Amino acid sequence: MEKTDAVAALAALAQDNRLDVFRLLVQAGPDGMPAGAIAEALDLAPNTLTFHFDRLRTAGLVTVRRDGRSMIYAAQFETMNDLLGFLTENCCGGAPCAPAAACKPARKRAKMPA
Amino acid sequence: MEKTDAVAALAALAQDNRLDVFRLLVQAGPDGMPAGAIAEALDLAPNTLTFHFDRLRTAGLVTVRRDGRSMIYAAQFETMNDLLGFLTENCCGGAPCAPAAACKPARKRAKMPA
DNA sequence: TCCATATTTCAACGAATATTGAAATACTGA
DNA sequence: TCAGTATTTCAATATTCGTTGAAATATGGA
Repeated sequence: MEKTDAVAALAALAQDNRLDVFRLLVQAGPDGMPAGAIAEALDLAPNTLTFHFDRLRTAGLVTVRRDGRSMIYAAQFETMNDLLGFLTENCCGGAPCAPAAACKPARKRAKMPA
Repeated sequence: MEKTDAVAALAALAQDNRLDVFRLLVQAGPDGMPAGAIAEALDLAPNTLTFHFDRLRTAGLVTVRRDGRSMIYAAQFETMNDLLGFLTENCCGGAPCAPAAACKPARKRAKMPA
């Protein structure tokens, strides 16, 4: 991960509502949640939410897909893990450190067609 | 870790120069580095650097101690690890996920006097 | 086609942020 | 005490950010 990407991801997460959204999606897992459900869960205006989704998406932290009238947002776990790795990179100059991190969602729970 | 603290830490890291400073300190390990050395390494004006140190310190990401005329800044690994944990908390709703993270500096490398 | 639902786009506003330059403070050694 | 080094404080400025309100777009069903 490049520094630019890391700053973008950190900036995207460095805001109350966006952090809430992202954590909700992390907990929701790879299947994601429709925008409306998130708006209700967090009590946010739909346009405000769109604004925040855009930032998260630009930072590569979430993805969207359409399902009927709903937009389904899902966390991008790979980016999150890259970010965690970037922060701890070469910790203590390579000295004895328990490194790394990872939240690896159980590789697609067979919800998507083929 | 509280959400407020997480946002503060993320905001502190979400800036080019501060991210550089923090990573430099993470790599420097628990002994830290004098402000002057950091200023030189990253080519930053001393007053600008002070401003950024303040933010990192307020967020609990670094500590300072004086050593003669120098101020020695060091990364606060515990806060970093708490932050990583907070982001991955209850990942995928508790489903099969390799959780957590940690960069645990080898508990003081006996550089400080007794 | 017409209506309702779900979400996005656009313009505007106040608040917060990063950098700068000049001056102040704290410590060291002569 | 005096000069010099290391770092911090203060005020000013331009830029970016988050929220709101009104209007637009896209989808699904009658």
